[in-house]
Amino acid sequence: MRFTTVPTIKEVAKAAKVSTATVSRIVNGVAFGYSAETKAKVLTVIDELGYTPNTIARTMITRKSCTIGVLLPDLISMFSSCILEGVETAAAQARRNVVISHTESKGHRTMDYLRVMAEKRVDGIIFVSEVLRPEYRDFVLRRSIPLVLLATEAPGSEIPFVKVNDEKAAFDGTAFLLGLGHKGVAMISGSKDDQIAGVPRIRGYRRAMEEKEAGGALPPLVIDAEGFRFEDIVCVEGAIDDALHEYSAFFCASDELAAGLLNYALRRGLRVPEDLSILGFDDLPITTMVTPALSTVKQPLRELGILAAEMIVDIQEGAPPGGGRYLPHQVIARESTSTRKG
Amino acid sequence: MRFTTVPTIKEVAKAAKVSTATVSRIVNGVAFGYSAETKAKVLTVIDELGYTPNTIARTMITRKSCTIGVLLPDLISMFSSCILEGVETAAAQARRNVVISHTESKGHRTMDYLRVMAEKRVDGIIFVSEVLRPEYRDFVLRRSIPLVLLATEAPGSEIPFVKVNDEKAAFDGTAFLLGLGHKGVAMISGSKDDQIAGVPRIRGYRRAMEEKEAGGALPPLVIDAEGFRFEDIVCVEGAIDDALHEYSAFFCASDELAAGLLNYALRRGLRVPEDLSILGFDDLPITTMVTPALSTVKQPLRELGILAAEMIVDIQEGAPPGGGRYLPHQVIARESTSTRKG
DNA sequence: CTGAAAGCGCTAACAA
DNA sequence: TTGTTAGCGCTTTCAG
Repeated sequence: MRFTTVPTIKEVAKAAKVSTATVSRIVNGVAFGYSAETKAKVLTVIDELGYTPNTIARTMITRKSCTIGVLLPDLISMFSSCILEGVETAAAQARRNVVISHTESKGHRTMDYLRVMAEKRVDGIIFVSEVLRPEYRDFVLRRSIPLVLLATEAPGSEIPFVKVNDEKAAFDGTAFLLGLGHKGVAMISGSKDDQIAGVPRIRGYRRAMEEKEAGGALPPLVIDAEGFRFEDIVCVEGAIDDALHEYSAFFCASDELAAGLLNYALRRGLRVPEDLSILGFDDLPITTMVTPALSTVKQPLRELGILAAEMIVDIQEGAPPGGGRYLPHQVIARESTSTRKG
Repeated sequence: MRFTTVPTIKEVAKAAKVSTATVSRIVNGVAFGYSAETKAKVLTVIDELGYTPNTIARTMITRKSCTIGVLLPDLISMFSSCILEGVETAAAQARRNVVISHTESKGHRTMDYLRVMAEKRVDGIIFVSEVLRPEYRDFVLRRSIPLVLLATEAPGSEIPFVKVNDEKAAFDGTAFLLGLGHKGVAMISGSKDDQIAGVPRIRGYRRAMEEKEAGGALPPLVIDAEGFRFEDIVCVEGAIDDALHEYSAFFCASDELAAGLLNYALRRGLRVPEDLSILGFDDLPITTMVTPALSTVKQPLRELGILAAEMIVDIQEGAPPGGGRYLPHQVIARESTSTRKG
């Protein structure tokens, strides 16, 4: 039962004494073009030979690779995992595969990866959480590869995207903290210059703060951690200490940052939420793994992934462009936030 | 500059007034077979036309898809992320792509995914953390697809694997706790029946405990959480409470379980490590995100991923089988463990 | 140095 | 219901 060479459709055809066309029809589930007994025979032969169709050859003809390419900034964060899980789930549902690439660092290799995806003739590309530079856009568009942006967008273009409304989400998160009675709500931003998860969230935060300033709220205070990771908190510990004199609530641009802040506060002997309230962003699994559990502004990452994959499939199957989709965010109050006492 | 149809090598050849063979040589970096000026001209045309070689067509001939398939039990855990990151990194280094599948639930779809990988003619398959059933093994072997097992093994077969020595790692972890002066070290196992991360670790734990039993250590106590996830702790909280009367240290079969235990202990008002010591397994990022930071038995997941990918490439390039590789584990003492007082 | 030609394994008209 | 045939885009002998 061991084969030195993988059987081809030709060998199946010969063994079953039919033509390759017939085998092809049966393998591909074409409803007609063969009798019941022919089908039975071919199926038997396929089983005996252990024949597996060569998708590569099929792709050449149909021009469908049944593969979705995903470009992620990293693979190791829970943020990426959640999205990827959603994408893979929806892709599997639609009988597609997922090939991944992570662009690490300054996206120097992004163009390379796009090229590879194009060469592999993927059915579509999901571009996650990175700025879509004109060169990327042109490259993909000129090859008319379906493209969906996830947790990012390209204002002024027609490229479909799926994301939450970051500005509104940040506004709501800040308003939630303000509503708890905190006069001083500081923001720990991921990166002031980040056009995706930085700028819009800071804007939403500022807008909420300014609205309440007349009501006695402290002025906005943005502490730039220059990153969204847990470790990035250490660079701004000094600024946090300063802020702590007046500000009693911190809105972090990511859950990892919030976890970092919680960790720092606990080490300093502060109590959360008694001494300070912490609100994160994303709703990653980590929020419930730390003690106290982190309140956060939820971004439905898995759903975003699912939707993006479905959009790729739809576009490929000729659906109308559709445009962008904003999915709802949600403020989730857990244990790291409480009303300001006194 | 917009193309309705993707240019082929033929069009490049025509535009450059050379044959497709020449274009092919240049594109593939064959050292000879064309003059410098021919090359320059072809390169110009390629650039103008925006030609991208069709990897699919190339794969048909070379029989190399330059793609590595990875089968993971899930995509959303840090365990999987770390491995995947390693695999993708090494794959990119070797100019390979990675296609992923997650077998969720009871591996009902594992066979389907293997089939898809075979149909896609992947260069090799990395099979992660799941039992390799005979049917899987036969399917892959009969098609002579390079296969590497990661964090699992198939005793009695020649299939290469990369993993740590689970039994020894558990033995060392337990010995570490015992060495801290704890008389009672309980184990929270992921699953008693899990042949990969369950049985061997329990065996290592028991061996270490039995060795010290003469020295006054309490008898082994295995609490089966029936899973390795954070949430799985809730099912055994009662058993933990019971154990707490006598046992002062807990060795968890995963970091998530350890984080779950830490969370539970903190909620119960217990102090860690003063009231109980907790040791995890894996060394996931979460260990340093919780407070106190979790001590753990490190499994070099990223390196495991890198090595597995490299092995696939080596095998494909005709390297000798090589057999399995055990990578070293390491007990990392952080803040959740301390010497037993009194 | 260069090109013609023969496929890789499969699908999809088109005949029969 | 079947089979024949012409490619998909590319690589790779083999001639020239």
